[in-house]
Amino acid sequence: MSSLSTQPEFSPRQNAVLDSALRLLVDGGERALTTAGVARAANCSKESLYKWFGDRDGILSAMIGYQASKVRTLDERAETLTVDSLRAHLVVFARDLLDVLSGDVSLALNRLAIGQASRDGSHLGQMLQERGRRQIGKRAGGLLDAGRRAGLLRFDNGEEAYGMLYGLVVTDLHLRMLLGEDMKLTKQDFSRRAERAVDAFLDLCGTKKETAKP
Amino acid sequence: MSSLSTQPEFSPRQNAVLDSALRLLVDGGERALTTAGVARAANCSKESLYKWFGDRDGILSAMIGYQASKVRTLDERAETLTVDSLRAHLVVFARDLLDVLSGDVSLALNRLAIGQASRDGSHLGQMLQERGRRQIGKRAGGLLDAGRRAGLLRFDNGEEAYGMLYGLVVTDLHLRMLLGEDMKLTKQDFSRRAERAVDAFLDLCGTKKETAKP
DNA sequence: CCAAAAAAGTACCGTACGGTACGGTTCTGG
DNA sequence: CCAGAACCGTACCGTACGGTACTTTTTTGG
Repeated sequence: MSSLSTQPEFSPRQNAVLDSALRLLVDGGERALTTAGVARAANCSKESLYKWFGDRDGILSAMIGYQASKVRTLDERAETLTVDSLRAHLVVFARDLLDVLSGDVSLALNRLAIGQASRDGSHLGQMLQERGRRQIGKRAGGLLDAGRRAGLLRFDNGEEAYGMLYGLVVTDLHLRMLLGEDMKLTKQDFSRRAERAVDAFLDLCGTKKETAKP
Repeated sequence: MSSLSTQPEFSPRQNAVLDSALRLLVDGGERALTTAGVARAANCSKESLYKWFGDRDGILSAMIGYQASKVRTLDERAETLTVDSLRAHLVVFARDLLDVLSGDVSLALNRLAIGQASRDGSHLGQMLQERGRRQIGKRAGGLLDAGRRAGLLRFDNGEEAYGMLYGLVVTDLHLRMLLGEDMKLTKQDFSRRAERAVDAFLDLCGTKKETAKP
């Protein structure tokens, strides 16, 4: 496929079209994402769509690739970690994770990929997985490894440790959001949730007790 | 709506039709779930479908309700809990949870509801949530409360404790399965995963150390 | 055994959508 | 300034699907 690192991706005009398509998907669901609709919303012709992206599935793939290219996860700066700064970094990560997962575009794209998961090859799910989770998982992995190297964390398997952190932070929130549950109230609670989850994670994998929490 | 407790639900014939529809959905995705297809698979007429279920959405709702009515979660028997028996019960629960979430029908229905989540009211997600999570969450809640009453568990909020257990057990497995990731290898690991998750949960919320684990 | 109700089978209708074709318009490069 | 390419707008085609109508068969109940 076309998953090599450095890639021209798409032209600015095509990116603008993909933006329109994402907008359309976010506030209309997959049913609103018709080729005619995308063409109308982006002021381009259907013929151009098919020339650029091949077919409808090509448009969907391009949307996922484009969105992933926009959300670049910053590399955590290597730093002398203390118990408290590690906790702070983990809390920020957890908070960011919740913000990303609850974002309009993320939810819409996940719904789209899940809806297509039953069809044939449908690499959309795999794409979302590779481009999304791998990326943010790498950020977490770096943080966890740094913590372990600093003697602040203790775990055998990095993947498993990341799984614990992820589970404690997200629980079933992602699924409930994907199912359409109203999350206005829960979103106000993301910071507290992130802190509690990180505290629990440190209880499990931390080597030292962090400073007293209220 | 029609969510009162004691309800005749549907006739045996209609349940058979819903079975066919579920089968169709499982191995064809939503696109295979056409009214004509359901009628053909169930040897009934489209007219009967519309008389019984109103419209296509009515069929979808009925499918969820029917499936939920089949998966009755057994009430955990009240018993004198020891540290080890509590752990054993929790492991069984965790294992059951993984089995349910990874089931063909569960995945297909969740994909269906998620796909419809963007459309208008679309109570499908809410239905799945009410009928599914509430049910299994109640079983876990009973178990956790019993553990607390026996002085074996310590937590402030039952919902939060259940969230921890759920997160540790499931992590992002559910999403990955919904996205279509191949889970053949992971499924063989469910038992070990359940045990590790329960051990972590007991580290967090348990009051006593369970007997040594290998 | 028979009439009435229910359901099966089929044919039909309107619409929506993916994909293509084509004439007119704008952009580009020499 | 001009030729050619890229692109827009629109019209068109085939198909698939949700929903309805109608005829024939099966079931039901007295």
